Amino acid sequence: MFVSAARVPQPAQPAQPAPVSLPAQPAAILHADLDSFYASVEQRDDPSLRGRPVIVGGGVVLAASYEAKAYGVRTAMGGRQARALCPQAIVVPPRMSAYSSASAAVFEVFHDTTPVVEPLSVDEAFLDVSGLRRVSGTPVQIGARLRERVRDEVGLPITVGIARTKFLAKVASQQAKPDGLLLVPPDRELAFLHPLPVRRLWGVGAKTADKLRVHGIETVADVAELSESTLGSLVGGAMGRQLFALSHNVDSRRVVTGHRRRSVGAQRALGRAGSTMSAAEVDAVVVNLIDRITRRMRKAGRSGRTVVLRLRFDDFARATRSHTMPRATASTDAILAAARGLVGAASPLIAERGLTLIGFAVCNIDREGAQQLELPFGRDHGAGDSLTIDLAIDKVRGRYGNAAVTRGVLLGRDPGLEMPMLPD
DNA sequence: TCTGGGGTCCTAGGACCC
DNA sequence: TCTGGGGTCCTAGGACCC
Repeated sequence: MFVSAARVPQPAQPAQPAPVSLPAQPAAILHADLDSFYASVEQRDDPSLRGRPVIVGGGVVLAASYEAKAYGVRTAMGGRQARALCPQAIVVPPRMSAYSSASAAVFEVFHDTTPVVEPLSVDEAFLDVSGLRRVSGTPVQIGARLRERVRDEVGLPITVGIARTKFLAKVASQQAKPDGLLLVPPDRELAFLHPLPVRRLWGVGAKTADKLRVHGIETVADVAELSESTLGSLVGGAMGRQLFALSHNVDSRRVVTGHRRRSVGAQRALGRAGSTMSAAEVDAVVVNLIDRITRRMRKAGRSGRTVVLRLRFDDFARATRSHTMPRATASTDAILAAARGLVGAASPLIAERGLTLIGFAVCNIDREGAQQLELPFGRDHGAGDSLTIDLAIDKVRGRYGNAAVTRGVLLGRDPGLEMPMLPD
């Protein structure tokens, strides 16, 4: 056993204190993650679905209940394959508005728990509960109470991982799913981390795992035996630095509030029908997508400068084309004109390769009156502007050489170089 | 088994300016 | 006329995440 606490199966009772003593009261971070979120909402709202395999989505599995997962059904799996694996599954169409309100209710509980909440998606967040010990009890008590409240007040199961760092908290919640709670005590961190498969490291997906496996690297312990430069030569500089740091349990990222969205997008899959669409039919889809995007932008009070066209062809290969406008806008007319220009320029490509998906994203986003981000050199940079931040990171690289820059945070050897995340 | 929709970050190269 | 380096901005693609 690596972890001495506290997989709480059905925690209707007050949780026990953590079985560790924390002399210096290290940081305590919770990673809270709703289980099979969409499917759980469906089971909550329709009692006849409880205890049965439920699949949300038609062509593609958007979510599967644990009863369906037991048959091998996975998120993002094709609907046909899912039905073959689990013929008795009940397939229900998604109800996005129900999921939005469920998410809002859960985040209310989060914010009631601690002011320091960092959302990762609709169903997942980090919570910093350091310093709440006197008011709210140990991290394990806080996590158990949070689970209880989400179950009682929203009616959904949620898993909580607790650790000193974000990365370990997230891994802990993955290990504890479904409907569990797991603490990684500070003195057991490496013992917990090193036996895990490389896929558990943040940023390691199928491709990177393949690259590593070719070299016999299968576990986090295997990664930790390599030098930073060796890792960099295998998977690229930034990824190499990240893997080096995580495998040695170095993760100084703080839980930050007020992330701002850096792009707004919409897309539509057309299937095989896309290849037979006329230019006018494609244009109608373009108008619809841009209208959706610009509405959302205006509602959020955001504007953007760069319009990206996303295409997927008959063979499922993808391509992007982009255009940067002189100034940021949320105007449907201006963004639609840019979008049509991109589609026009790509029309030979579309005619040649066939079209199965079309989408747009508006990025390079800024907002009137947005706070300026002070970077550790000359100029001010607009907040929430991905290209600006990328360019700023260019400059940091220029100045500090090989300092690691990841997600806007300098993870270099000098902790004094840390750069703030985007302000709200 | 034919694959949705919404995002984030990193890499690399070209054009241009001083 | 040729050469170079550094900096800035833009474009395209790849990988990953939920």
